[in-house]
Amino acid sequence: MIVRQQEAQPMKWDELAQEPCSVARSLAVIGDRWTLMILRDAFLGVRRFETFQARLGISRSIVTERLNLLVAEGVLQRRPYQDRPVRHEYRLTEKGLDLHPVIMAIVDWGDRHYAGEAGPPILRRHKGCGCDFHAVQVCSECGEPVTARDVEARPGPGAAGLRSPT
Amino acid sequence: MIVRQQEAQPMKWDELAQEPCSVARSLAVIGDRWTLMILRDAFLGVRRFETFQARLGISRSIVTERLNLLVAEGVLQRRPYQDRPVRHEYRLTEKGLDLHPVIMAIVDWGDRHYAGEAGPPILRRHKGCGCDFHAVQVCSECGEPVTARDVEARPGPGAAGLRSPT
DNA sequence: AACGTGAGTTCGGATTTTGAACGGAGATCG
DNA sequence: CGATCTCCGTTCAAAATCCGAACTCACGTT
Repeated sequence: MIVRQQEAQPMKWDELAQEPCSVARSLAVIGDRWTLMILRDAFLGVRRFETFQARLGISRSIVTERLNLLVAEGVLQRRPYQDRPVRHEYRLTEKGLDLHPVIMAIVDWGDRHYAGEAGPPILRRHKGCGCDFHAVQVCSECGEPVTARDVEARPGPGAAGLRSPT
Repeated sequence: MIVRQQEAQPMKWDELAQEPCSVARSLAVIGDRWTLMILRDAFLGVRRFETFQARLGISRSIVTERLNLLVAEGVLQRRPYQDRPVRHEYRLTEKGLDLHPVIMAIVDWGDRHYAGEAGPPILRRHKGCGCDFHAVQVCSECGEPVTARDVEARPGPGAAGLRSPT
């Protein structure tokens, strides 16, 4: 793959990825200020460099860097959508699509706490049932909704060197 | 008059909060590199300045800044847990607890794509049913699991000035 | 008195981000 | 044919942020 990255970048993030914590490891990839915004747009169907850049209004170099990182991590796939002038588009891979719950959870929190009087800026319809909906998180085992208070965490098998929270 | 052609304004972080987008508005609060790590710890029961700082290993000033922001946004509540040397603790508010799905979605993605052979670093038990579980996102209306492909987005009531994705 | 602790604050240097300009390959216009 | 336009980047200096380390303060402990 060899995505020319500035490897001389001892970014704190490298260490994040080593942490025995799924949050840390995920954030090493998507925890950037703009990366989640890019993903938001990707889930809305944006595919082109120019569109990402124009919609976010950020520096082109940042867009380049973030897209490259996401491609390197297998979240986006870069592929030509035309030759002649060869142009590429950035599409979500399966791994990228798996991030949908993250975006939806963020959307839901924003809708709940920051939507103005008018209501949420975007409505989402579930094709399955045809209704406008919001995301609800449930337990994979019993199907009941899960809140923070319903959860008990403890070290798991991959917990080498995990620091106790207390 | 609908003239909303992006004047390519820089969109600083503070301006993010003004965007007609729940993702942007949420990220203006929690979209920072370390803020989500702080929240992760908060959900694991961390309450004290020193503990956050030690676990994250980041600059004290950053911890101060992030905690203050989260308090200002009503995600954390700062309150004394002793006088004499007056000491404070930071606790999740209801609004903060509402972020649980965000953390869980991130955990889930990390568990799925970055857990090593050993398995996830942390296991979570659902007190309701007693099982180890992972978070699943379902439609609030029909209760069926939702994936990215099942969703159709369109402008909602609070969509003033929303840029079309295309 | 000497030392330890929790919770910050300050400060100078290291990173990041940004705006603006530049490049290049093909397409389109006149 | 030359000029201009589009898309997708890259480069570079300046500005904004971030960071580590040291410092402060107000207690407690020995």
